[in-house]
This record gives sequence, C-alpha cells and structure tokens, in this order.
Amino acid sequence: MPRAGLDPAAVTLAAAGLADEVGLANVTMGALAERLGVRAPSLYKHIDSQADLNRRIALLVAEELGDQLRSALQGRSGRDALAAAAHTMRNYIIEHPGRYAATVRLAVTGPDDPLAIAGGRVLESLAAVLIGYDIDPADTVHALRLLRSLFHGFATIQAAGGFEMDTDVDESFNWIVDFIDRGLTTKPTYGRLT
Amino acid sequence: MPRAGLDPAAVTLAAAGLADEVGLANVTMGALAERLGVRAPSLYKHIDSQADLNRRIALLVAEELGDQLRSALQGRSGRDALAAAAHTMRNYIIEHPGRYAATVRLAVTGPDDPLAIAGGRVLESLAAVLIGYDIDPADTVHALRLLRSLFHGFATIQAAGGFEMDTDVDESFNWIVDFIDRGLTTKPTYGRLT
DNA sequence: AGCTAAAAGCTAATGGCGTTAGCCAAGCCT
DNA sequence: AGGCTTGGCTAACGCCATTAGCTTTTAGCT
Repeated sequence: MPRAGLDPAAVTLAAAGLADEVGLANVTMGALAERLGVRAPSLYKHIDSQADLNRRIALLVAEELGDQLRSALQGRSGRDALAAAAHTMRNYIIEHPGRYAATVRLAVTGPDDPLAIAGGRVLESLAAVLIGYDIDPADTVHALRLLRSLFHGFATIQAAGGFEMDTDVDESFNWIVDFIDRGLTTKPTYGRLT
Repeated sequence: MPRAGLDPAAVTLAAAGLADEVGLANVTMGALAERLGVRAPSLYKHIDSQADLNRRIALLVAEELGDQLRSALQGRSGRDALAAAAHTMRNYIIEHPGRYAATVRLAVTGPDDPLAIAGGRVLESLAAVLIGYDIDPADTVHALRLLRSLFHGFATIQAAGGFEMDTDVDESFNWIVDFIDRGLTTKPTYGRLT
C-alpha cells in the first residue's frame, strides 16, 4: 500500500471537482475516496467530517471567486466594472455549480473565521464596483446587498434550471445589468421615501 | 393499533412544518413518523419516497405563496404592488425557511406537472406587478427574472444568516424596493443597448 | 347486518453511508 | 539503524431510506 500523498487541500479540491460533476449531494465519502484512489475512512486523516469538508469547499469557492473578481475588475470602473463583476460571478457559478452549492446555508463561527474573511474579500470586490458610481456612503451597504442578492439569486435559479427556456437567459442577464447600471447612475435624486 | 387518519396532504403538511422547525435536511422519515404518531415505514402508504415528499412540499409552497401573493396584490398597482409582492415573498420565506428550501434544485417533469402549473401562477402574480409600470412587452420576461432572482436571492441569503448585522436588513430591503421601483418607472428611455 | 377487499398500520430485514476503533506499513529524523 | 509520526487499511456500529410480508381496521356492497 503505497502512500497517496494527500493533504486537506487536495481532498478539498477533488471534492469540489466531484461536486461540479455529480452534484454536491452525491459527493459521498466513498465516491470521493475512490476518485482519490483510497478507502473512505482514510479521508478522515485529512478532514474532520463531511461538514468540515463542506466548509472547506465553501472557503475554496470564496477564495477562487475573490481572485477572479479582483482580476476582472482591474482597471475597470462604472458600468464596465459592474458588467465584469456580474459576468465573472455568473460564469463561475455556471462552471462550478456543485462547489458553489456548498456556500449556501452556512453559518460563520466568528469574525476570525477564515470563511468570514474570504467572504469579506468577495464583498470588498463588489464594493469596489460601486465606487465608480458616486453613491451616498450610507447607501453603499444597501447597494451591496442588492448586487449580492441579485447575482446569487439569478445564478442559483439558473443553475437549478429554474428559468423557462423560451427566452434567452443571457439576454435577460444583460438586460438586468443595464437596468442596475441605469439605476445606480441616476440614483442621487432621492432621499428616504419609505 | 388504531388508525391515524393520515393522507398525503397531512403528511406533506407535517413535513413542511417539521422542515421549518429543524431544517429540511433534518426531516428524516423517522422524525416525521414520530411527529405523526406512526412508524417510519407506514409513511410509504401515503408518499412514494423522500424525493416525492420533497416534491409535494415544493408544490405546497408554490400554492401557499401563490395564494398569499394574489391576496396581497388585490387592488394594488405600481409601487404599491411591488412593495406588497416583495414583502409577501420575503415574509413567507423568513417564516417558512425549511419548506421553501424544498423548492430549490428541482426539475419539472413536463408542462402538465402540477409543480410547473403552481409555479406558473406565482410568476403570473409577479407579472401582474409589472403591469402597473408600462413596460415594453418584450422586456417583461427580463423584468420578471430580475424580480424573481432578487427576491429569491435576498431571502435565501437572509434566511441563511448571510448578512452582517451592522446595518438593518429591513432598511436595505426597503431601499432595494425603492431602487427597483425607480428603475421600472424611468425605464422607457432606452432601446436595446447590448 | 354481515362479508369482503382495499387500505393503513406494524415488524423484520436489507443496503448504503458516515464515522470510529484499532492495526500496520512508510518514511522522516537523528 | 531504529523509532516515532503519519497515512493508509479492515472491521464494526448506528442511522437512514426503503422493501417485503403480515395483520387489522374500515368502508362499501349486498
């Protein structure tokens, strides 16, 4: 029995890949072990539990998404940056639906949780998009939540096949990006109406 | 052994309630059976499988949400209708996070699938909101997808505790509703840019 | 009212999965 | 070389979904 040279990162990466292929729910310890040329119990030498594995996948996603967003936003601002961020997030989720699913329903344990930190970096990138649209600082949080909710919702619905196919989803996505851009641009003309 | 007087609807309702309390993932056949005063295998006299149960819960959600939306939208239009729809969906998801989770990752089998029909009625209600904002019919699908993605994304993130608590979530939600209302109102001034 | 047959419950059993315990080999550190 | 840590293995347990096959209730028919 030669050694397989595994470590937590390798196991996490393999699990993420498997999740993208067969869906997160089908990432069983047995299937993952088989893919790594190992028996299931051996995995516990590298991860604590399946919940721990999910957590690590989510962390991986936050890091990957954060990196891609930072790259895509280099030198862009305003509408350009918005479109780049939107497409980056959407492409990532479409290419990696399985691992992305690991980020849903996940509670951070505390402020020094690596997951909270990596997640914060993703949010920073989205916040950078907003800098290009001069927005009242008091409203930045709201706009950020708008972007996050919208991207997350759109991508998860599409990943689940929730849109009817009659009308092109890409077209809708571009329309939505336009819509948001227009709203953020013409925004300053208001003041707490509710 | 007296009979428990169960039927598929009662089982589905109990499962939905249990899901809201302990999370959909913890709705085990054993736990559900116990709540109904019955042994686990007896449930199979009413439902085909756990997948079938999930499907039935999702159908229940579509019906409940559809009903609530139709009620809330009675006699409202424009911004009023938008706000009513938004709050109705959000309140429902926050009150029933467990059963709502059953609607995610779910493929409809065909156009006569009851789930497709009930889901269609929910979308009709959202479409009714848009009537108040005269929108180019060609853009209705896009606006519909915007609303759906946004509400779904916001509610699921909040249900998962994904927002930091520093700033009030209700305030953000109202800000977002305002934002969308403004965008839909001032919309007609454009023409296919992408 | 009595009979029958479907429906609804039960126990027992199977197979899969996550996880733990305990054992053995591999390979680094001196 | 020799020992200790590390990473692998097998065996075993418990939980869960599901199936098989039995028994009892109950509704419907005559």
